[in-house]
Amino acid sequence: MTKSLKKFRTNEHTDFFSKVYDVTRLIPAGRVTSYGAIASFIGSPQAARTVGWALNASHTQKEFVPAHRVVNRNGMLTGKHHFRHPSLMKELLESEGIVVVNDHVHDFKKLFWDPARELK
DNA sequence: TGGGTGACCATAG
DNA sequence: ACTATGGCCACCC
Repeated sequence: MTKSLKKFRTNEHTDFFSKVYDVTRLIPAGRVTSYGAIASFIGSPQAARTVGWALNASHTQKEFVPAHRVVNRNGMLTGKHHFRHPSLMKELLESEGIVVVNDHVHDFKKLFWDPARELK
């Protein structure tokens, strides 16, 4: 068995993955943040793509990870195709009071939750 | 061992 | 206002 497969099976992730999950769990319902903001906060400002990779695997976690609250820097729901159903991300956001128009978070600037500013 | 890929992003031209 | 590029980190051949 490869090392990576073992990690996957045992839910033991790298520091990077764990930090992504930790920060994502702190996003309040009804608010959103971006891949880059999470990457910056955990000390790897240019690893935004890897944040997406981590969220892609977040469903293997025992504790719920609200991955639907993470969008790209323009407020677009670029990750929607990675949910069980493509409309699920939008539905989850709307259930928290967020208005989604054309795969875009309405009032993104106001709803944006920056971990670097909100956590200290 | 090395190259390709990706739920990204800042920068340069 | 575009497009191109380089960087990051994990993963898969």
